[in-house]
Amino acid sequence: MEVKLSDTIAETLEGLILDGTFADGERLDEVQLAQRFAVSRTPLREAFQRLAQSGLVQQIPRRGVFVRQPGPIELVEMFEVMAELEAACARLAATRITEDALDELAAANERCRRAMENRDSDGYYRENERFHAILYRQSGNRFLEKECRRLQRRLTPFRRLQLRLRGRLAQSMAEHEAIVKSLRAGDPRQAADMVRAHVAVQGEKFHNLRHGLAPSH
Amino acid sequence: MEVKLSDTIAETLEGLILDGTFADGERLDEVQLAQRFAVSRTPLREAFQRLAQSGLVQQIPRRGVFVRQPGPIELVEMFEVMAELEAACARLAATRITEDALDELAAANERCRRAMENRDSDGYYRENERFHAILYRQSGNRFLEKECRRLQRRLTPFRRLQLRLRGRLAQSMAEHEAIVKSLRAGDPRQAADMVRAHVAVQGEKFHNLRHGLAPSH
DNA sequence: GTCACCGATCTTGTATACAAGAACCTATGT
DNA sequence: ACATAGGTTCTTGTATACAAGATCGGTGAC
Repeated sequence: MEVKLSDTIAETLEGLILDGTFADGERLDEVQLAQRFAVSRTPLREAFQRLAQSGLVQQIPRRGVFVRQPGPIELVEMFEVMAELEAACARLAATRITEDALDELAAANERCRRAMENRDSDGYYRENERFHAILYRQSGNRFLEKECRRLQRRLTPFRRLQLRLRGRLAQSMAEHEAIVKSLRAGDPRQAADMVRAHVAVQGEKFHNLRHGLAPSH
Repeated sequence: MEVKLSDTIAETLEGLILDGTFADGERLDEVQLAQRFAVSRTPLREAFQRLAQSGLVQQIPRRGVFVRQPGPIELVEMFEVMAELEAACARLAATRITEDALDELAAANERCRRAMENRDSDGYYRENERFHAILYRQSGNRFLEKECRRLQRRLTPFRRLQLRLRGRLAQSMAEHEAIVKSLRAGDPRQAADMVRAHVAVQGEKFHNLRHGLAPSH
C-alpha cells in the first residue's frame, strides 16, 4: 500500500485501463469513482493528472477525462521506440557489461527455456522480463533504464498478448542467446541490431494479430 | 494563457526550475507560492504533481516537494539518451523522409549559417531547434517525435549553455550538412551514426564545461 | 552538559463547500 | 415539425476547512 491515496488510486485505475476494463473514449466520472473508492474527488483528480501525463487518459478542460487506448498506429510506433531504446541499451551495454551480468543473462535465458518446456507461459513472461531488465541496467545509464521501464510498463498488456503466438517463445529464446553472444563479443553494432530486431518483431506480430492476419501455425 | 490555473502555474514553475531560480534541494512551500500566485493550494499541488512526474521535483510524502536539479552524471545520461533517440529518428527518417523535408532541412541549416555570420546566437539556436524538429517529424513516428520533444525541452537550458563555446557553431553546422547528405543518400546507418555523434558531442562538451576543463580556444 | 521525551506548531493530505462553464431539456416561435 | 433560445441541472475547477503526521523547541532526567 502506498502512502498517498492518490497513488493507490492512480495505480488501480492504470490497471483497469491497461487491462481494458475501461473502453477507449469512455469518460471517467469523478463522483462515481470517488464513491467506488470511498474517497473524495481530490485524490481522484490527482490520480487523473498522473494518468493524463502517462497518456492513458486525455483531459479535456471543463469536459472531463476520457480513456485513450492507443490505436494500432500508435502501438506500432510505441513498439518501434521500444525497439530503439532497447537497441541503445544493447549498444551501450556491449562495451560496459560485466562478466557477472553476462552470466545472469544466460541464467535468465536458461530459466526461460525451462519455463517453455513446462508450458509455463507466465513463468516465461516473468523471466523474459528479467532478461530485459538486466539489459537495461547494463547499459550503464540509469536514465535510459528508467525510460525503458516506463515504456515497457505501458506496453505490458500488448506484449503479453503476442507471446501467446505459437512458436514465438522458442524463437524469442534463440534471439536472446544470439544477443548474449553479441554482448559477450563486445560488438555494439551487432548487439544493437539484434535487440532492435528482437523487440521490433513483437510490434510487427502484434500488428498482424490486430489485423487478423494469422501467424504461421 | 492556458485553460487551467494549474497548467499555467506548472509551466511557470518549470521555467523557474529550469533557469535555476530554484536551487537544487530547495523546498517549494505550498502556502508561500500560493500567495505569490494568488491562488489556493489546490492548483499548486496539481502543478507539483506534474513537475514530479517530469522529474523536476521530488515529492516526499508528508514532507513536501524539493527541486531536483540533475547532477553531472544524470545530465550526461540524459544527453546520451537524447543522442540515441535522435539517432533513431535519423535511422527511420533515412528511408521515410520526403524530398521537400530534405529541402527544408537544408534551408534551416542555411538560416543557421546566416545567423552564425551575424553572430546571432539566439537566431542560431532557434534555427537549430527547427532543424532538429524537422528530423523528429520525418522519423514518421509521432510517438518518437513526442518523446524527443519532451527530452529536448528538459535539456534546453544546458544545450543553450554549451552553444556558447567558440567554434561549436561552425562545427555543428558542418555536422548538419553531413547529416542531410546521409539522409539524402538514404543511408540509415550512417545517418544514425552522424546524428548520434552530433548530439553526443553536446553532452561531452557540457561535461567538460562543468568540470572546468576549458574547451579549445 | 547531553540526550531523550513530550508537547506545540507547522505542513501536508483529504474532505467539503462554492463558483463557473457545459450539457441537456423544454418551450416557444416560425 | 423543427430549430433555437432560455433556463435548469450537472460537472468540473478552485477555495476553504479539517485531520493527521512531521518538525522543532523546551524541559527534565541521567
